[in-house]
Amino acid sequence: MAATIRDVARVAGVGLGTVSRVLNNSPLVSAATRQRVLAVMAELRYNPSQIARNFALGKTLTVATIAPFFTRPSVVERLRGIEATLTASGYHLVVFNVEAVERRDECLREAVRNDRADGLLLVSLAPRPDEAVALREAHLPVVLIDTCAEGLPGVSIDDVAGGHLATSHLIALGHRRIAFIGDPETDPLTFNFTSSRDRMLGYQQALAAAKLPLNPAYERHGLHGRYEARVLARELLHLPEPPTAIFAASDTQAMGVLEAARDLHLPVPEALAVVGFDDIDIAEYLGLTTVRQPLFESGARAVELLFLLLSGAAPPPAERLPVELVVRRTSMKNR
Amino acid sequence: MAATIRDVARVAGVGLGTVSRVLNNSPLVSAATRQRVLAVMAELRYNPSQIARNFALGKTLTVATIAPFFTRPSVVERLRGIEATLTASGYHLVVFNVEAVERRDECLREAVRNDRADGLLLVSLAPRPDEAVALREAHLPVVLIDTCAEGLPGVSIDDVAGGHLATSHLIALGHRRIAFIGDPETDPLTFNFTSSRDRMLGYQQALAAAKLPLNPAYERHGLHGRYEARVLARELLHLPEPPTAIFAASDTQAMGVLEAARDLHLPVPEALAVVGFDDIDIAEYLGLTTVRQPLFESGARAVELLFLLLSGAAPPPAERLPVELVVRRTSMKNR
DNA sequence: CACCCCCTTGGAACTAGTTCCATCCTAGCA
DNA sequence: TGCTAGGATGGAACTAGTTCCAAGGGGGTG
Repeated sequence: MAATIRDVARVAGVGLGTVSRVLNNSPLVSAATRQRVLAVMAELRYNPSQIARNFALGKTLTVATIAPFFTRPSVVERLRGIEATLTASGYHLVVFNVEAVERRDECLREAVRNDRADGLLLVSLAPRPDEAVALREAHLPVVLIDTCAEGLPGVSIDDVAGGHLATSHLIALGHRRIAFIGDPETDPLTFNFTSSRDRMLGYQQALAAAKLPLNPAYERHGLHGRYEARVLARELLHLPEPPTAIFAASDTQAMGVLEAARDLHLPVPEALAVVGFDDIDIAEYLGLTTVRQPLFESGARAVELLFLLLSGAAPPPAERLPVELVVRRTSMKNR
Repeated sequence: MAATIRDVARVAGVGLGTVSRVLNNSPLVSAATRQRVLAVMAELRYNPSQIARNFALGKTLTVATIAPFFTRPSVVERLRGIEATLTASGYHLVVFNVEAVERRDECLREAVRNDRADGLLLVSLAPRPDEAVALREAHLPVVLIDTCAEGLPGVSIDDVAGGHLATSHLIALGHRRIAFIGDPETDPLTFNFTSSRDRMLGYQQALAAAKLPLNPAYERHGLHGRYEARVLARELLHLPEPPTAIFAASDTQAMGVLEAARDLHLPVPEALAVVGFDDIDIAEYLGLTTVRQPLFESGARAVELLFLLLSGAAPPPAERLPVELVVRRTSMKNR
C-alpha cells in the first residue's frame, strides 16, 4: 500500500499537521523539521493523494468542457486554447463530445449532478433557462464560448458583423446575386444555431444596405458538413438565375461549395466567388476567402473568465472578440 | 450546504448503509424502503458527491490521455474514438496536449505522481524505460496508441506494411523515381518518430523488392507540417532528375506536396503522383490517394484494452489494426 | 525573575462516501 | 410452537487529506 501522510508523520516523529504544512509549503515549519519530513517522504516514496486532497478541499482542479462535434477544426482550435490556459494553471481539462441532441442534455445534467469539475465551459451550446437555474443552484460556474445567454458570462464574436463583412466584400466586388448557405434553422436550442443564424442576419443586412433584393431562394440551410453544403450549392447553381457568389456560414461548408463548383466546372472565382467563415487551418491551403475569428483566444479567454468566477468574482459581462476579413483566391477581383 | 448521505438517512429514518445501498442499486433493500429513500433524496435535492465516492472507492472513473499536437486531424479522430468509448462506460476523459518535448516529460511525471486518473493512454508517445518502471510502480495502467514499447499493451498499425503498400502502388503505376517525405529522423524518444520511420522502411523495402535503386536524395525529412513538406517537395521537384511520384508519411505532408506541385504548375497526377497516409477527412476532398488506418477504432480499442487492465487482467499483447490503400485522383493511372 | 508573545507543533475533527459485521425480524419448516 | 436460515438494516470504521485550536517552549523585556 502506498504511504500516507500518517506514515510520514510517524516515521519522521512529527505530527500530522506538520506534514501537511510541509506539503503545502506553509511558512509555519522550521527549516530543520521541513528537511526531516522531506527526507522521510523521499525515503517512503510518498505520493500525496490528489483525490483525498480534492475531497478535503472540496475542489477538483478540473474544468469540464462540453463541445458539439469536437472534431470540427474550429472547435479543436478552441479546445487547444482552453487546454493550454488550464494546464498553465495546474487545472485539468475533461472533455465531452456531443454529437447528438440527447447527449447535450445528458452531459449538462451530469455536469450539474456530479461535482467532478469546479467549472464548466460550453462551446456553441447555451443552457436552457431551466438548465441555467440548475447550474446556479449547483454553484457550478459556467462560461459560454461562441454563444450568448442572458446573464451568463461568455466569449463570442459579433456574427452579424461577420456576416455583414463577408457579404459587403462580395457586393464591393460587384456581385449582385449572392447566396447564403448555413446550418438548419431548427430549434434554437440545438447546436450552433445562433452563429449561423446571426451570420445570415448580417448577410441580409448587408444586402439591404446595398439596396439589393433578398431572394429567399438564395438562402439554403442544411446540416453542417461539406457534403450537405455541396448538395445545396449544386441546387443553387442549377437555379435559372444562379448566384455569382456564395457566402457559407463556415469554412467547412465553403469547402462543399468549392466542390460543387468543381462538379459543374465553374471556375472560382471567375464564375463563382466563395467566402467562408472561421479561417480554419485549411482555408489558407484552399485559398479560401473567409472571416477570421480568434478561435484559440476564445478558449483561452473563456478560461480566464472562468478563473475569475472561481475566485469568487461577480460574473463578468459577456465579451466579444474581433473578426477580420481575410481575402484570398476564391474572391479575387475579377469583374 | 448540499445534503449528504447522512441527511438523507436521518430524514428518511434509515441507516447510512441503507442509503448507500439505494444509491448503488443493491438488491439488499426492500422495495418500500427504497421508495422512501428515493423520495427523501428528491425532496432534499440530494446529489451524491462523486468526489467523496471516488475517494472512498479509491477510483476516479477518469482516464488521462496524453497526445502530441492534438489539433492534428488524425489525433483528433483517435480522441473521438477514445471519448466515445470512455463516455459509454461512465468514464471521464482528461486530455493533455503536448506541443513541446519538455511538456511530454512533465505530463508523464504528473500522471504518475497524481492519482487523478485510473489509467493512461499515450498517443504517438512511448514511455522511456525509466518512465515505464515508474508507471508500473504507481500501478497506473497504460495503453499505447500508434506506438509500441516492450511489454506494454498498445494499438498500432503495421506502418512498414503501409509504406510498402503505398510505394508498391506507385511502382505498379509505372513510376520509377519515387521520393519520400517524412518527419525528422531525430531522437527516437520524441513524437511520432516511429511511424514516419517505419513508413519509410516500407517505402525502401518496396523499392528494393522491385529492384529499384534507393536514392538518398529522394528521402527528405522535416517537421510535420504542410509548410515544411511544401518546401521539401519543391526541393525534390527542382532536382536535375525530379521524382515522378512522392509518398508522404502523412496526409498533412501530402497536402504540402500538392501545394508544391501547384507552385510549379505540375499537373497531378500527370506530372506528379502523390500518396499520403492516414486518410484524414480532407483527403477525400482533395482526391488524395492515401493509406487508410482506422483512427477512431484505434482510440476505441485502446480504451477497451485499458478497461481490461483496470479489471485486473494481465496485460494483453499489443494489437495491430489493418491498413488499406485508398486510390484517388492524385495517383490515377496515367502512363 | 516573572511575564508575555510568537514561532512551532500536535492532533482531533472534518470532508462524504463505502464496506462489512452484528443484529433484528420474519417466514418456512419440523 | 420453537428453531433456523436468510433477507433487511444500522452504524462504526475506513479512505487520506486539511483545518484549526490548544499548547509547548524559547527569547526578549519590564
